[in-house]
Amino acid sequence: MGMRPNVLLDKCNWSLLRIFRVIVQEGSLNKAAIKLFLTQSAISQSLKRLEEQIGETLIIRTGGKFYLTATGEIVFEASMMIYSQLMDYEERLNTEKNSLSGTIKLLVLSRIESTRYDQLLHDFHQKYPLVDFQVDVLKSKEIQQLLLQKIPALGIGINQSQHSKLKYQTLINQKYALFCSDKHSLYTKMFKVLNKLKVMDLFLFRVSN
DNA sequence: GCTAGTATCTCAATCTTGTC
DNA sequence: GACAAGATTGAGATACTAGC
Repeated sequence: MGMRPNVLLDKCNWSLLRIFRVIVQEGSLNKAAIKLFLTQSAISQSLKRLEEQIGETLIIRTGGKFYLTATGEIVFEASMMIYSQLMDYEERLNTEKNSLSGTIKLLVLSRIESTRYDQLLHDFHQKYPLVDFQVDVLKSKEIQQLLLQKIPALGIGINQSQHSKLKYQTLINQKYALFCSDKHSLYTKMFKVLNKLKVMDLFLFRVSN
């Protein structure tokens, strides 16, 4: 008396079991073909190959009637368990992929007020909740120097000149204005030509150095 | 790199069954 | 019996793999 070979372990491939699972779930070769984007012929041949490998009929097809044999029930149960296990692994793999963690050093100017900036930080945190930001407030020139030393991953500053080794992207368009007191001769005056201002006594500050 | 074998697919023809 | 829907079969194409 010979032992029954391990047909499921040794001979079956996942592709055939997968097709078989869909056939049973859909209750029709035709519907399975539509679901799997294959032809009816391919489905029929796959089922035939699976039955040949197992050595037994799995599905009784007599016209409109469609039902599983005892062996078919067992194979279907096996295919569902394998499918469930693979789905679990798939989920774990996706979780691993999204579990980026660590700390990003972010160098910024003081008083950045921008909905885009806020949204950027918010979206990043939603996507990578395990990533922390270490935010340091510095001058633009210092930010650029540290970026060139590859210390932070990201810097936000004001740059009048761009360095060839850094990549720049506009984050915010800010407006600057002149302010003067009501005692000043410029108060309420409108200027269209900035050159006129250069000859006057003004308090100036440099924003990027 | 070439060749043979295998697996899997599509296409077209044919068969089977149910419905009118 | 005619027709439609679903299933099967055979031929051929393509992709992959192992052996040389």
